Amino acid sequence: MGTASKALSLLNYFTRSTPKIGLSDLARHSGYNKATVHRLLSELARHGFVEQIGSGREYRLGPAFLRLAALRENAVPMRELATQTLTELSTATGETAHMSLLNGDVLSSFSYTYSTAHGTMVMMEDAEVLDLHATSSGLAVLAHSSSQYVDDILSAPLIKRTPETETDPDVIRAMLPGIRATGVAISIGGYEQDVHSYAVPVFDANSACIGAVAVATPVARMTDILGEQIISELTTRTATLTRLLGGFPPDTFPTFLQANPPQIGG
Amino acid sequence: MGTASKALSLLNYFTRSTPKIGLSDLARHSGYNKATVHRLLSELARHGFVEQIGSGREYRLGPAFLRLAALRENAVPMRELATQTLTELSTATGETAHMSLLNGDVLSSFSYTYSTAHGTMVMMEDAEVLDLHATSSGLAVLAHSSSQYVDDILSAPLIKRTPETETDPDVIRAMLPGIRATGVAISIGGYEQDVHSYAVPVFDANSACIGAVAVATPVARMTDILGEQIISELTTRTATLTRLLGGFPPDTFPTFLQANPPQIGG
DNA sequence: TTGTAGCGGTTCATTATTTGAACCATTGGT
DNA sequence: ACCAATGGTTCAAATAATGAACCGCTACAA
Repeated sequence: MGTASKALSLLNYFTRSTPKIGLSDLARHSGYNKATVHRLLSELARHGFVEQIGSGREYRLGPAFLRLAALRENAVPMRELATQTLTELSTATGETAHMSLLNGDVLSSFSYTYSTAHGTMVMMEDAEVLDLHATSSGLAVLAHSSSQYVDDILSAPLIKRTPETETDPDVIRAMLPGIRATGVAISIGGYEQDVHSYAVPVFDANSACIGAVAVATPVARMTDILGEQIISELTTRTATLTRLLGGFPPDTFPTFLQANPPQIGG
Repeated sequence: MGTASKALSLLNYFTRSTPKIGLSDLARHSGYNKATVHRLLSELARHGFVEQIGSGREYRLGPAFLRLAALRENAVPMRELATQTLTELSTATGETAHMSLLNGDVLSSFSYTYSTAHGTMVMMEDAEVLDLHATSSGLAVLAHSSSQYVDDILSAPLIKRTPETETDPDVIRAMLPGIRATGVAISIGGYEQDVHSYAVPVFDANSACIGAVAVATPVARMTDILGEQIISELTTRTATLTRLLGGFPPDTFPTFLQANPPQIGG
């Protein structure tokens, strides 16, 4: 692994629940030498990617991300388009809709919308990291990724989030062709108990899978009829979103789920 | 310079006006070998910090920044506090207020608010990079930075933005003690013609200067009375903002401009 | 008070990675 | 058909990263 990758991978240890990390802690978790981590953190700090809190205390993410996120959003106004689609989706289904994006090996929550139709609702967290093996979004992504990538992910230890979480790599691998064929991934209580969710993939201009859109409901509310309605709304609206983002489904993606292409000629 | 720093410095070439850059272009601008740039970009891409547009085409900033910016804002809700102060400031002065933050060597626009008091107004751009030598904010930051840092900045070529831009390092260096003494930096048409601005520094918990708050007016509207009013509002409100952000002015900062400390004891 | 275990940070000989000139294969313009 | 770009690759030589052991410091406990 290159040195730059090591530095960047340190950033993955900062999460919503662990916003501040000490040098020794980070060395322990990452497995790198303390001196190495210190040097990498110093370089990250020089560019504003991390900053130290007191004098000689813990580190946290720096202000540079605000600047670069603004530039990214200026170049690719994804959030705007995504949120619009999600709003329609949660309104139409009466349930929570969310979109996740793949950042390297990490799938994270990007945007979500709630419906006011019911008293109970599946709640989401901003920038939350979603397990690829334990969420419907993760499975949708895996089903449309290279077998090389799938191997990488499934060869790492798979966390058992709930008693229902499937952690056997072979069982998960066996699920993927079915997901590819139907275009829809399902997870029932695999990530959080009592949460049922359907997810479909989103593709970029190279037909690479860049994330997923999902609708999540409390398991108690799920019925065959609701499920069919959700799948219908989810597949058509997400196909449109993919096109709005400038993406194209790959040839392997079920054609009956693709958005109508603009008529050329005619 | 470390390898990680080289990778991170590549990100600085992506701007609002140059959101997409090719491999050779980036190699030329950065001065690194094309093979080096290619390897660094590949590592950045692996983590979602950049992405390629077509197949074998230009690069742009990746989606990872959206995730990390959300985590940063969650850990340090700066934007919220800053925008509140800026709103008060532009309301009180009837002019444009803005805050900039230092990301390594780069000072960039972070947040800004307009007033509706006049028909003409100084406009700002999100995430715009501000020259340290040619803006009031930049001078305020330089005046409260280490002489080592000032030397680094002033030894690089200084761009002449307007006929009024001062580009002589010695002249700029000579301005800094005065800015330190008064606590306020001024720029008249040095960055954009017909723009007059006052700026004061913002400090972090280590009393390091992390950016500046400024009020910008069309030169035609500036008077002694307006100037005094702006300086008064700017200094008191920014001192309060520094404290809200958990920062402290250094001992060298004029005490008459500091926010009242909370009374300890009795 | 003293002892100890942790912290962030530093050193420097050893080691592994980065580097870059020259090289492809493609693309776009003349 | 040509030329001059482009993005991408190779491999010996040069350089930077590494990590065990070491500081000085703080916090807590005996």
